Parts: sequence; C-alpha cells; structure tokens
Amino acid sequence: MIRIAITDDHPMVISGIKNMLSQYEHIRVTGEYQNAAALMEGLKQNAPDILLLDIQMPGITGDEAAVSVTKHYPDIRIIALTGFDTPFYVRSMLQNGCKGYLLKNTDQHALITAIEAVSRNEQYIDPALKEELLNNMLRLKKQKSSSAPSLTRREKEVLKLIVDEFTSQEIADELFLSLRTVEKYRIQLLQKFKAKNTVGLVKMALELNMLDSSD
Amino acid sequence: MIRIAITDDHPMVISGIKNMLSQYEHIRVTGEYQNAAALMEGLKQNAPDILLLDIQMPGITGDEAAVSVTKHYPDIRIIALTGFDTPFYVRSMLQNGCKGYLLKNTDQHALITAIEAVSRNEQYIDPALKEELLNNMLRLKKQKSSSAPSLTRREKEVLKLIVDEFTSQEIADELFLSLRTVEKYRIQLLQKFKAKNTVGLVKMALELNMLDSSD
DNA sequence: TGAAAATACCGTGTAAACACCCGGTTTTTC
DNA sequence: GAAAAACCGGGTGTTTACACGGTATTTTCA
Repeated sequence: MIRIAITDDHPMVISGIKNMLSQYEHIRVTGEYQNAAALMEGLKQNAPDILLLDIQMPGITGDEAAVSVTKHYPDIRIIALTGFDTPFYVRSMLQNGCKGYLLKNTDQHALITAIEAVSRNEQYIDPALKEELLNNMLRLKKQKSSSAPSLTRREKEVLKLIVDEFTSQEIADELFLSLRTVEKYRIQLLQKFKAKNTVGLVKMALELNMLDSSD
Repeated sequence: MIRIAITDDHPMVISGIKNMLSQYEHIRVTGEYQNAAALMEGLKQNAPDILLLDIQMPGITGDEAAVSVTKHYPDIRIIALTGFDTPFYVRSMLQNGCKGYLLKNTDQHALITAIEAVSRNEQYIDPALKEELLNNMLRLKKQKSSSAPSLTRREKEVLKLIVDEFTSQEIADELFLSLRTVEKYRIQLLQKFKAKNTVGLVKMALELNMLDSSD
C-alpha cells in the first residue's frame, strides 16, 4: 500500500491525478493541498509515503518547499510536477531531495511507473525531460564557448594554476618565471575576460570550460 | 554522395567500419589513417565530408586532433569514436567541433543513422552515451552537495557577493556592516570550505550550487 | 620579410586579502 | 534557563593582488 499526498494550486490537476490513480488498489491518496502552508499542516497529521509536489506555487518556490519537507520528513519521497518550460529548476529540485520528476501532461502509465519506481527508492525522470536537460546542457556550453577569448599558451597555463588556487609566487616557481611576469599575465587575463578580479576570472574559466587538456 | 575518412589506430576497427558501409552506394570511404600525422597529410590531398575519429590514439588526444582538423577544415564534420569508458571526454569533444559521438561497439544501423544525421548538419549522440552523461551529471552533483558545509545566513550572503566579484569593502557597504566583520566572515568561509583562498571558495560555491534562492 | 603577437622582465605604488589576537550582544537550541 | 551558535566590531600586521609605467627578444603568419 502506497500512500500519496498531492500539492498543487490547481484543483483540476489534483482531480486529474486522483482520477488516474483511482483504479489502483495499492495506491491511496491520503492528502490534497493547494498551497505550501496547508501541506506542512497536513503532514503533521498524516505523513504519506510519496508527495507529488508542484514546483510552481504562489508564495513559495518548489525547491524551498522540497527542502522544508525533506528536512522535517526525510522518509517522504518527493516527485516534482511541472510544465515543460522549466528545465532550469530540475537540477536544483533533484539536489533538494526529489526522487522523481514528472511533466504535468504525463499520461497515466508514466505516472504509475514513476510512483512505483520512487516507492522502490529509485529515481524517475520523465524521458522527454531527460532529453531536454541534456540538450540544454550541451547547447548552453557551446554557446558560451563561442564567446570565449582566445588565450595564448602561457596565459592558459597561468590560468589553470590560478584556478588551482596557486598564488602568483607559486605559479612563478612552478613555471620558472619571475613574479612580475606572472603578475603581468594575470592582468592580461583580467583584461581579456573583462573580469574585475580573480573571482571573475575563475568563474569565466569554469563556465567556458577553458581548462581542458586541449592545446 | 557522402565521402568519409576514418582515423583509428586499430586496423580492425577501420576494416569493420568499411565493411558496415560497403553496401551503401551513397557512402564512400575516401581515406583511412592510423594516426594523426597521416590524417593531416591525407586531408591535404583529399578532404572528406565526414571524419570518423578515434579519440584514443597514440601521441595525440582526440580533442587536440579535433581542434586541429576543424581549424584547417571547418567544413569537415567529425564523428567521435570511443569506448564506453570515457564519458569524461564527451563534453570536451563536442565543444571542440564534433557533431556526433558513437561508441565503438555500435551496430550498423546506428552508424548509418549517425552519418546521415551529421551529413544533414544535425547532432548525433549515441543514446546509451546520452543516458550515461545525464546520470553522471546528476550523480556527481548530488554526491558533492552532500559534502557541503552548512552556512549561516550571513555567511551565505557574503559568499554570494564574493562570487559576484564584490570586494570586502563593497560587501560591507552593501550589507551595512563594517569591513572587519566582512573580513571575519571571509575567513570563516575559508575555514569551513577548507579553501586556500577566494578562488577555492568560489569554485566550491559554484560546484556545490550553494547560491540558489533557497534560504 | 616585416609587422604583429607572444614571451619575459623590471620599478613603484595602492588596494585588497589573509591571519592572528581581542571584546561584546543577540538569537537559537536543547 | 543555560549553553551554543550566530551576530557585530576592533587592533595589528604580512602577504597577495592589482595598476601603471617601461625595455627587449623570439615566434608567428600573412
């Protein structure tokens, strides 16, 4: 017997999910909430095994709600519900303790599959969303790397060591250069990246993936 | 008519690919090379439309070769070939101009699909590899976030501003604190993250995704 | 082959970061 | 209601980063 709570600010969604689940005898909906406050109240009385949680609710964002729930009820497994237009939140949600991720336009089969997978403590992510996530990741990186300034061999070497938390003196020792020379490269890097300080440099270097072995 | 060149240090692989492609009349193998030097020589004489490129070759790494080829021959579309054990390189390869990514144990159908997709200038990544990539990404992040130190409200605020390239004085002005107080938080952060300097701090903060809106 | 870029070095100076020390109040937590 | 943690501030000093100036040799590439 799997007990399920649903939280969504649209009553129609709740109704739809209940209808989809109604024919399964081993699944019972034990709570319905239309906002985060009602959810937290309800959990005190009756904690479910699985929580279907909308990530777009008025007042509180999904990841905040997820963090709050997992903190107080670590045994509740959360399946995030969302529209197709929010791949941005997915990673954050999964890191905040969600075991599953479903699209709202999912069909009955996927819903049951997700619930049963998560109740076995497995992860379930909607296949369409998986695809979207991966493409997002790759596309994002490629766009960014196109705007990366071109660095010389020495600049790259120095940058790598900066990212590895070397000081200028340590870099000088490592590359057999004078301190001044290294400091000059630092400033050149700052200018090329239009960064204000080393922090900006490191962020750019990491985002643009400029630290690979390639040339 | 699609012209294809193959570069792999294992003659058997080259032979296998040629055999798989032999029955397709619109595909012709126009070059076979067993190392990067031979490849670069061959391209001068006879540039193909598509290059099947092994990423594990003696002397030169795949991404170096890919960069070199795309630089001199931007019209050649590269499909990277690899074993299953190198998800690490995939992202780097795709950023270095590869349009496709195939596993060496791929079957004939996938090979043709990839070649035709890439010749239409689309991207093709082996489905199994896609799955692996995504899991790697998620798993990596989750492991890391479990080892994240817990920060207080102020520490998080200061950390965010540090990552935004604020100096201590600017942070003090922003949060209406004294310079000394901010410097103290900086040192606390360094200790909590076991970082050597601000660079380490920023790297950890970015990797651990500690800059979300959540509390 | 000649201009441009990359490499390497130096002088001088200010601003920022880092590292210790110390004191106190307020809020959280058990 | 006591203990712990978070909060806020200060003193003093060293190290590092950043900024501006300069010269000279080598490499790269059109």
